[in-house]
Amino acid sequence: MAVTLKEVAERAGVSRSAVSRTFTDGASVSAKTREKVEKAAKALGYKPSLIARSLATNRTKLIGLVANNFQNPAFLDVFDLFTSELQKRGFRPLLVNLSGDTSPKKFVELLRQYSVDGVIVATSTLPTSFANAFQTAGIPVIHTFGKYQANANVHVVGIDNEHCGSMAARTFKERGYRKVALLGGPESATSTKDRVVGFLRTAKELDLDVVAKGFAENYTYKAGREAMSELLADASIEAVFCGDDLICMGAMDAVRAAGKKIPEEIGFLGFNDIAMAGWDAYSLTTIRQPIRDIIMSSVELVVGMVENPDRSPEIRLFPCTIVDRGSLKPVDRSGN
Amino acid sequence: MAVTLKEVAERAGVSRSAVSRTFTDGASVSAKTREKVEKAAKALGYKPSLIARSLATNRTKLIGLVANNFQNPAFLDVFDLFTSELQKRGFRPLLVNLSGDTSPKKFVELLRQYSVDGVIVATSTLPTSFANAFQTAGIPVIHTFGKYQANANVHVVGIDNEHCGSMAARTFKERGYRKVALLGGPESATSTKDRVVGFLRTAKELDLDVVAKGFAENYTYKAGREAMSELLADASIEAVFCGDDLICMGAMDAVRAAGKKIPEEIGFLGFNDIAMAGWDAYSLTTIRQPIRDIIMSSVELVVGMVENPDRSPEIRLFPCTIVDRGSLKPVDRSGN
DNA sequence: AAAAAAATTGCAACCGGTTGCAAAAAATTT
DNA sequence: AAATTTTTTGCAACCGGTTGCAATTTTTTT
Repeated sequence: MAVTLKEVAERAGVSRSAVSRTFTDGASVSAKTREKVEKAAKALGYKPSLIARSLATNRTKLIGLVANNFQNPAFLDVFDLFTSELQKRGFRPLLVNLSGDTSPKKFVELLRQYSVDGVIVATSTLPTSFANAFQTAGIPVIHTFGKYQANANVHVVGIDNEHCGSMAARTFKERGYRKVALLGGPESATSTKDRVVGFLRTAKELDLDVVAKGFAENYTYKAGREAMSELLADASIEAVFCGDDLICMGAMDAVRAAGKKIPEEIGFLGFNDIAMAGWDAYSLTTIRQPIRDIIMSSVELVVGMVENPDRSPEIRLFPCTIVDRGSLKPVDRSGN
Repeated sequence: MAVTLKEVAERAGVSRSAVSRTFTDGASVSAKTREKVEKAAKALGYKPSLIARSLATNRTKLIGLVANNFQNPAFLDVFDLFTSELQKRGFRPLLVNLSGDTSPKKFVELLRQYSVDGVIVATSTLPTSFANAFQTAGIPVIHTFGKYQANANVHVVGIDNEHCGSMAARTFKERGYRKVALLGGPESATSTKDRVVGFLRTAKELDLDVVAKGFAENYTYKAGREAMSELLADASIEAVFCGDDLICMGAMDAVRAAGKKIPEEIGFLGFNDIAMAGWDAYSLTTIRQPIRDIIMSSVELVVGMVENPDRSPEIRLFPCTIVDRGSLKPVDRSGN
């Protein structure tokens, strides 16, 4: 069906190696030969088969993108950036949907079979061991949105979740909230755990009163709404730190349905800064995770690892920032 | 590095063919040989290389997923379903991001080089010619969300956009709206064009007055908000049919900002039924596109084509339904 | 113009599987 | 038990490229 190297070689009157070399950069071919080959190739419409090349070179230019959160709008950016950035560099993303199944074994095997050049595990909820399994199997891996660990043996690109939790507490303090609550994502998610730790620690330091703690079942509007309804039993809550914007929006609607005003009667602080956070109906003040930076950096890193597989594991943490909209009172200047 | 067929063969004391055959279903191997091979394979941790297999069989089990709308939440479902359905059937999605570049040539070449077994072009905005280019190049292709054409030479799975436009007009009539407006997506999108045709035709038949027509620059909240602000110059608009939920939500907020009540003073009808349409703050009445059915069907069809490449082109159209929430007045029973 | 150095070329083996074919082994029929 | 049929097996060629090496050609140096 497709035109092969051999046919081009015959037409150009050169050896197969010559053809191969004109299509491999860095290889030694004279201008004359190159020209002959290129002419023949163009005439026949030849393009080298990446499959055959992969077999010979043991490089596929395929990067596995493993994710388990296909329903969060935050991932739209992730998919968009990952694909376009990889594309720019001549790599291609092979998508793997991890819904539910969190045992790495099956997926390590799968990606090995496809001989991907590297893997990006994009999830904040799985433990470090997941990404580690790829490392152990000899597959270059980046844990994007992963947990920061001092003794990491795997590349991590993301944020400092504990610090973000802390930031949330400080923000509440600044705005004059005293009785605060926490509405996290699923309690098993590592990112949630870390944020809770940071939040509680700093809340204590700043003398905030954490009057309620809840965890949404998953990262959805609905789960947020439900979890907040329960939390509302405690009428003293002045502000809520949510582990995700989606959850937060659900929570806000639960509160509004109960007839309370945001931010006067109850304030909200979200996490992620998805597009909807900027919509008028929510105007959510939230902690922005710099997804673009994180993805660009991850792609750069994974491509770098393909070239040099034993780079020592790097931690790349990006700062989060508060995006101030309308769901929290302004900073309290009363000196309180 | 990785264990190869040869090593397994040696360990099991059989020929390479025997090993290959135990890993190819339908091949002839005796129980005894199979057992020996499986034992050796397990001991060595052998998994056949899909790259090598692809080269030999000329099948890759890779399906290209070409999309140009990575920022619309409707695509979260698309990605989720595509990946999980393909995965279930032992295929894998190779993602291609088409942002901006709409000339098929480059992408046809790309996917040919990767020898994908088939391609799903998931876009409602590109003309039929795009998907056709793959067909011409001999790559099995499905145009998902594509335009229905009687003389199609490419498989199409989607909805009847013209009919949906018509449905919108009928809905307005039923609810007692007379002076209606249209707020489409980009005017160049084929889906928009079709919906406009259907909407205008039926509006005329039903004696509705189409008092304004606008087109958002792209499928975003912001573009919807801006386009609606302009439309608002015409104060007589009673209801707006939007070409996309995102655009619609932007439009609703423009209207609210102008101090008008929804649905009493102005009604909205969206398109797609993304998750956010169900959020309290919008409670959008919208035309639901059965994305799940469309994707499942597309995957089934593309996998079918891999097995039998010259199935004749099929059109699969799914019905859209009105999801009634709070952005339109209830059906007018006054007999008007 | 001859000698030395550098660049280009083709040969042939290899990457890790599959598969048609003929020989060998096992199962069935007579 | 011999003859026939069916099943299993290994050989060897092939899929479409890459690459080390030695031979050849070109360029540079003397």
